[in-house]
Amino acid sequence: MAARELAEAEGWEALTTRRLAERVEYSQPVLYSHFKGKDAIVAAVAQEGFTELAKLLRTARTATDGQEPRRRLRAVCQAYLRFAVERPALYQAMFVLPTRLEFAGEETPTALRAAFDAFMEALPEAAPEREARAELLWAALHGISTLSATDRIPAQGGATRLDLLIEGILPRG
Amino acid sequence: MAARELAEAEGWEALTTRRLAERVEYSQPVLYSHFKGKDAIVAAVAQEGFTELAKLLRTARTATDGQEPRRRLRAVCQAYLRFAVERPALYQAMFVLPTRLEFAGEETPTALRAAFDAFMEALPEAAPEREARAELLWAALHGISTLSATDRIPAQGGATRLDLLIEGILPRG
DNA sequence: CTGAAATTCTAGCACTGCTAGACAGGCGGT
DNA sequence: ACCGCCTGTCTAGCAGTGCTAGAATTTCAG
Repeated sequence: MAARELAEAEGWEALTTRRLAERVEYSQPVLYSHFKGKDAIVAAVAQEGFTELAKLLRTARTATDGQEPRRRLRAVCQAYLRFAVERPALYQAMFVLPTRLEFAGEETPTALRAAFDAFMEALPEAAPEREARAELLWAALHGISTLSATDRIPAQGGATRLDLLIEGILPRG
Repeated sequence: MAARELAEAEGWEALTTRRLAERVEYSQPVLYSHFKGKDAIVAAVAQEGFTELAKLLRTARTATDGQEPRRRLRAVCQAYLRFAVERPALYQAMFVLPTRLEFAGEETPTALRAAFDAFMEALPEAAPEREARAELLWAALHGISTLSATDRIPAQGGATRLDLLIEGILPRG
């Protein structure tokens, strides 16, 4: 998808239908025969992002299979944060731009479920409230990602925050 | 500020310079003699939002002064989440729209510092890594707010997530 | 070779943020 | 009273946006 490259290179605000059309060497209206509108284009990019993120999280988890819970959780969290930092445009399309993606409904894309499941599987199987914990973990990582991407939280201290998050999200004991 | 009312009533995408000019019964260019551009307008609204949020957090804290740490923390968190839900446009201006607000620099507005301090004061004074904890708490609440505002996380289960967050963010013991 | 179907294009609409230059009004100084 | 000036406001317009109608072109079956 050319839209993704363009957005990753210059940001979403630089992705206009005209520039994208020029990039793919067609004229503007052909975009609208393939996609319903600009929203559909970013939604398609977001979808790609979810499969990619799901894959990253999954490998982070399987690579630490059998290790102690702290390490496994840390590996998954770091994979998530790295993804957000290295592919900011993709991340935005997935999580901050207004799109109509069913997140918790019937039509939730499988890639999306897979990504969430990877989160849950990073938590000990016996953890109480495992699903809610995974949601909270996701929310915290998302908050860290967006706030630091916009310099609303100091970059310095990221390691400490991650430590605290891992300690806090694991069931006590 | 009329911009705020308009945005709160119809969302930021409905706030155009023309509509705003019509609202204040002036013509478009006078906006540009008061503000440098549209960004400056949303920044001004965001600034208002920070003083309001700081006030809310502060009263939530003082209202629970002397109570047990869990209750104090919960009161502040709930105040934050309520603010995000009840004033979504204001919240967006403060935290998701791209603005040039110094967050952790010299020119950080006092309202902003006040809001953050309110967070920190909601944590026990003796808590280790108090500042990092406050940052993490903020990030988690922000993640919860944005993800549930865009239906990316189920509204159901919010109470459970808040419980887990409070348990997790307080130092163990 | 012809007519229809599909595909791509040109041209344009209504809108956006923003700005240049014209126009008015009130000010003090002569 | 008159002049020049400054301040504030306006009209008109620019370049750009997402999106679409209808013309033009190509493709291909009969």
